[in-house]
Amino acid sequence: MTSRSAPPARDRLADAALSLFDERGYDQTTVDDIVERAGVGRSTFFRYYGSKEAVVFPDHDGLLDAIRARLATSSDATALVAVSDAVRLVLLHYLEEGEIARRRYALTSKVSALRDREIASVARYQRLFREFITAWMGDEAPGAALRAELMAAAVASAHNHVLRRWLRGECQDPLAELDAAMQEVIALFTAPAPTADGAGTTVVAFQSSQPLDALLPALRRLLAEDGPAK
Amino acid sequence: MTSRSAPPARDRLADAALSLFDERGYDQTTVDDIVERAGVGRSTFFRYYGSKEAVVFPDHDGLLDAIRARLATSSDATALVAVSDAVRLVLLHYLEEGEIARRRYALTSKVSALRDREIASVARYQRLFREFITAWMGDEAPGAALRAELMAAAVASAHNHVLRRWLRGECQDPLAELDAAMQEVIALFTAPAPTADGAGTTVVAFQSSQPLDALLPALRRLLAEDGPAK
DNA sequence: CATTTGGACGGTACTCAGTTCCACGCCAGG
DNA sequence: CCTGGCGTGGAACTGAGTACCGTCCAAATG
Repeated sequence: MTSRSAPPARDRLADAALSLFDERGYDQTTVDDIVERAGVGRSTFFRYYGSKEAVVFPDHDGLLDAIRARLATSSDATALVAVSDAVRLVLLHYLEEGEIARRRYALTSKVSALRDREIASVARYQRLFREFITAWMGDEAPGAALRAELMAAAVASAHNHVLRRWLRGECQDPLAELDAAMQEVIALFTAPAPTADGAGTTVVAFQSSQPLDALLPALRRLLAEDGPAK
Repeated sequence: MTSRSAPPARDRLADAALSLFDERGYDQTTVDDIVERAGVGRSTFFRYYGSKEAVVFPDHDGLLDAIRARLATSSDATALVAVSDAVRLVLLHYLEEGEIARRRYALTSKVSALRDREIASVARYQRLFREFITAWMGDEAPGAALRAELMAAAVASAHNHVLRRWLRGECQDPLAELDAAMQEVIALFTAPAPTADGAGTTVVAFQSSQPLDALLPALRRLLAEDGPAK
């Protein structure tokens, strides 16, 4: 209505909000300020964004659904690998946002309310991971639930670590770093196969007539499978 | 003023709030309702509790300080052990609260705003752990930061796992379970000795003319030493 | 005893986020 | 022409949180 060639009201609201947050800070910006700059009515703001915070975090819910879908159709050998793969979706989403993601990071670094909200979002991913892993390995053994919890936390943390490095510009190839980090996470949980009594460490020794190089691919495959490791 | 033998206003407010939350639910209870039942003025409520949510989470800040102090004076062999020890303070705090902690758990399970706030609190503990671990092992090697992140997340998750089990009454000796969980966490990170270059999982393949049985004793001796394994 | 001072409390008025409801304009298709 | 959706604007309301001030009480001080 106000100007007919302008981009859709939703985008104007986001632009107005982010620029005002940059100029005056988040707390010093009221919703009235935002709608005034965007040239729309106050109702319109809350129609598009459920809250003032939601302008900053537009689509966590959609991403959560995408991950759920990915996990549902995933046919990976182990739950941890499937989750490590699914979490790439999250990183990819941020990478596609590009500069927007960095502006948001600058905001969340300053405003604790926004930081808390982002942490809550991450916790939802982590919860989804945990539920998936728990479902994957029935809750047979005691300690399975704890293990699932640890795995989900590790995947989420490793992702956040790489994401923050990229957001701070300390990282040239975030996807490669994510893969490396996930390798480390998987190695964490596949290596020692902790026995019930605690001090773990299963060792498999074997003899082969083939050179080391010929054995490596098979070794990798074995390590990736791991499984119950009773 | 209203009644002179009553317990201090702060406690009356907490009681009134929690009972009203139980009766009508959190969202359906206004601060006016609370102060009316407590028989105090509205200003008094916000004097004691900075927000409506804060009635439910009284002393996370104090606990955070206690942990900081504990970590500062800790002279443990490794950072992970020190953190695993410090996190006992958190669990002990909840255990001392007893029934109050369970009422809070029932609330946070229903009200997402409260759940989010609790998650944010936990994230602060985790951040403190991460900073401590990072400081302990200088940031020499690349991958050290990730490792610190994973350790902190593992400790926090293991604690939360045990805490939730106790809150749900699935647990008779929570401190013992916490110790066991921390053992598992420590085992996770001490076993495989990840190499400096990132991709973890060192595999040693060798060929020997001797039968497997002859090699086992030597293998055991090697594994018992383990140590740095650079 | 009178006065002062400081702290705890109550009350009022305000800002702002978020909700609800309604009214208006615009653009189909009948 | 009008009719029924649909996006929008606007007004009024609730409730959390803040700022400020007045009051009461009690202990300290003369």
